Amino acid sequence: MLAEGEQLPSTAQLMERYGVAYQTARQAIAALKAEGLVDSRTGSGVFVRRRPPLIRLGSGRYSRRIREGGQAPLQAEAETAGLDWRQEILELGITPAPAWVAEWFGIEAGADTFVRRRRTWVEDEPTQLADSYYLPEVVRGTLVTEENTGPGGSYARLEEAGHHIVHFREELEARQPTPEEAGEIQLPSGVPVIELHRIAFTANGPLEVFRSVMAGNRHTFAYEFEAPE
Amino acid sequence: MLAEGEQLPSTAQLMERYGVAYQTARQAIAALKAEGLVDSRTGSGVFVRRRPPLIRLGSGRYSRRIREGGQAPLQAEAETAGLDWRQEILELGITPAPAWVAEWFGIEAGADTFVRRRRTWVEDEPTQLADSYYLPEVVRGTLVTEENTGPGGSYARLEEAGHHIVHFREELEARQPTPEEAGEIQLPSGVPVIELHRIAFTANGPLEVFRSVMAGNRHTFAYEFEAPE
DNA sequence: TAGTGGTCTAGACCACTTC
DNA sequence: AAGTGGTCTAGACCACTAT
Repeated sequence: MLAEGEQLPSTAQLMERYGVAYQTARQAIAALKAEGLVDSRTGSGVFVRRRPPLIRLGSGRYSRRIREGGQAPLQAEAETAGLDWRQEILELGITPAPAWVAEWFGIEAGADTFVRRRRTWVEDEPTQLADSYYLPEVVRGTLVTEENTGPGGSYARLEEAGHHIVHFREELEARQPTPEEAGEIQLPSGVPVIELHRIAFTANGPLEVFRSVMAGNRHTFAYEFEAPE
Repeated sequence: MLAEGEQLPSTAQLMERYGVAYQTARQAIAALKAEGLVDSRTGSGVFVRRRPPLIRLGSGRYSRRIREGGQAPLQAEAETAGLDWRQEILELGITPAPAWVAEWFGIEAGADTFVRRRRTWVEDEPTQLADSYYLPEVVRGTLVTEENTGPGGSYARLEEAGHHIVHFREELEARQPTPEEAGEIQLPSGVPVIELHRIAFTANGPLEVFRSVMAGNRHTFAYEFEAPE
């Protein structure tokens, strides 16, 4: 049994020890990589993967109290876990609505929406891609259209503008990353992604339509709810 | 672009068409398998994977109305999606409590618990492993200790016995399957699993501690909740 | 410079499927 | 019997890392 971070025997050593060919030894290591148990660093070796610290995403992150305390939802969860946190803006502006976004807003696919696309870094490693869509007239003239949305994040600004959020809906699924995603959030092999869709509702309907793709080995989700009738 | 179910060129054809060696052609196919896009059938070929029908797990599945209608939680969701459904009992009896189960019940790790371990089949394919733990004195003498728990499932029997469920807690994470899991629920390559932990609470504390591992390509999770204060 | 993982070629044999 | 994917051997070359 090897401990976290320990180095595995090199392929040359495996060949000699077990009397197998190079590709056979490599294949054994490939199986461990696919399971997400080891990482390989070219020129240096194969190592038992360290478990990264987990961010636990509970519905409490959307609490008004937390916004008013000046924390954005994800920021609150990262700081609870004692982790560094920052966001990088990838896109900010008017864009044609994807079909599923248009459906929630009750507009036509391709109609104008305002999008905030960003990448989240935790402990200086990229862990999440997050896209928020809004109706353009809702965010016009607010800090939601700026790089820095100010304390409490976009939800704080939207509530200040009179949009009172009453309800959330989240939908999750797990899958393998596309090669693009694997590059954008630097996913090692054997790590699935979780795709999260969220809609934030006011009494009048959807206010924000949100999609996020995050590293599966860094996030857990927690929900508490009363027994439904 | 190939449609669902279509066959890819054979490795021999790829070798000829692109002038590459056998292992190189195989490696290209292996990349598609790791992404979960294709399935290979030995002796027959490599095919674009069909997307299996999705089961959408919402918190409504725990509703008392559904239990009283005679459906167990998962049964309700499967039948909503119009899918066949059955369960196979893997283990039923007293077993030492794993540490995390013991912690919820406030007992010592290794103390007696009653476990129901089962495998769920949807459309005649295994899709989920589910383990429910109970305190032995809670389930003694009820149908929860039998293979067939009757209409509405275990929760229905527990409520009849006077245990009123008031609250649920669910926690999810995504990861690669272990080789054992991949065999037990026949996971094709490139499909992650979702591990779900659930605790069902009465006013007196945890009633059931539950762990499930399910195929990531067959399940989505949906949660609705009011904006927390 | 020596050792590491990553990629590739060339060819053998096996088990399985399809006809 | 012919074609398929799966496994394995043997050996070459490359880029990168450590010393």
